[in-house]
Amino acid sequence: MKTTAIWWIRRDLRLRDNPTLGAALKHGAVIPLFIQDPALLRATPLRRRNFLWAGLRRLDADLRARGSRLVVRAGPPESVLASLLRESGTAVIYAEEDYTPYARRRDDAIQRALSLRCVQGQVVRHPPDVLKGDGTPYTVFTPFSKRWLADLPALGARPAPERLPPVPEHIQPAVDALPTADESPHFPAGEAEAQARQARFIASGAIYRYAEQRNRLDLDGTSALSPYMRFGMLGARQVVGWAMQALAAAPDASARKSAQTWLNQLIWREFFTAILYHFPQVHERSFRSAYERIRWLNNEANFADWQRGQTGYPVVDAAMRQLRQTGWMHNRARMLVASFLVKDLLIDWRWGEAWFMENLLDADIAQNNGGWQWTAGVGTDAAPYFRILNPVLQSKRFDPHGAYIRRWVPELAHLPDAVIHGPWGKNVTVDGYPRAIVDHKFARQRTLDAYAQARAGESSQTRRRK
DNA sequence: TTTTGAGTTGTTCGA
DNA sequence: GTCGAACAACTCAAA
Repeated sequence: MKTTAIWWIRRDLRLRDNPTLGAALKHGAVIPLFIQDPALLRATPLRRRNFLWAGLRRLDADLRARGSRLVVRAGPPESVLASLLRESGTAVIYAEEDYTPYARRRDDAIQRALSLRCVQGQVVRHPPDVLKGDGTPYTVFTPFSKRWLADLPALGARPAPERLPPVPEHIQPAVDALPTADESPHFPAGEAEAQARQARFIASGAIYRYAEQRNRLDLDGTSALSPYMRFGMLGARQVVGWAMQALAAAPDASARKSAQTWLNQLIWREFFTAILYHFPQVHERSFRSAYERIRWLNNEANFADWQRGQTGYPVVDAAMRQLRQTGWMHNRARMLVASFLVKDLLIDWRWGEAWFMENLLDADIAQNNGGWQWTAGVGTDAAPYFRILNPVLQSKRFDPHGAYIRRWVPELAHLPDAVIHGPWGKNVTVDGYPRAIVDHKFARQRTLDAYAQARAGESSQTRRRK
């Protein structure tokens, strides 16, 4: 018998590679629904809302081209779903499984009242399916990735459905109910754009140069797919499938290494999703509890300088301005500015984490938290505490001609390559550009001491307990 | 249970 | 200028 199902869209704004839509379609008729959840939108900054609205309009166009359309409602999800179930004579809701703490609380509550079926699809491997031999979760990346690869299920293609069943006329409102979106020129939203970018990354050979070029701030060596994966405009299964194909087709050892490195990044995404799933407390606290004792400086003026890109370290300022202007930052730059905030300014990594959440189009709690804890050296399988990036050395190595700095810090554009990385003594001054707010060598030692003190505090406490 | 090998992305210093 | 060691043990994961 033909029945109707609701496809509740949250972070899966796509028709290809969408197992949730596939499951809903088995019922016959499908109502694609997006809910403007006030609790969630309060925590979503304008830039990310705009990306979402634009993505939903594109999804609506794709649905209409196939005979369906998007329904948009606002309110607490449980009551919106309950009333739509009544209006449409529908019994069942399908949604892609979402692993953030808020999403899990929300979905658990709804499942107690309504028939909500969560379909796994945000990551390739459902976190509880990748465990150690003793049934506990991995906390180290390399063994996790080995297990993840060892019993990886087949990644067959899931094309977009060619036709979709119509949505009954009386189910309203349509997508016009959304606010109008001021779209980013850097990241146009939507599945078609995401597909085009992914195809370009593979076809241009960038994936085969990735191991070297991904670190270069002045080149487009990364795929820049993160905003699209964040909102599911691109499915993780499909991306991993492409990475595996590229790996199999690699022409030589260097290309193979690059494709493997890129695949590893995708596995890191799954690893950090699993870490947040199994250890939700990392949202608030360092995974390594000793480092909860670090005595942060938390100087607010320094923090403001970092946010605005006014630290006097050109590469740090370039990256922070790129973030504010585009909603995205190069991966190497993220490490660099995170290391600078935590280890040069000795500011709590959570301050930086929050600023990234406010500004990144791709902001994802699991990835952002994992990245910050990794760089701060306080997380699972984190960077060793003594790895403190030198912002000048990093700048020279990964932006050798200063092109990245010149692009985002125009007041330095006239400086010659030899001095653009700064910081400078009395011999160079630039109008409107600050002097370095901290001396790296001094700051490095200060951080080594602070971390050592935190560890010493922990071990003496352990001794007292014994 | 014990043992063994290993762990994303660096920097600094001194020989 | 180049190169290797130190940084600090620790904890994980699997045999």
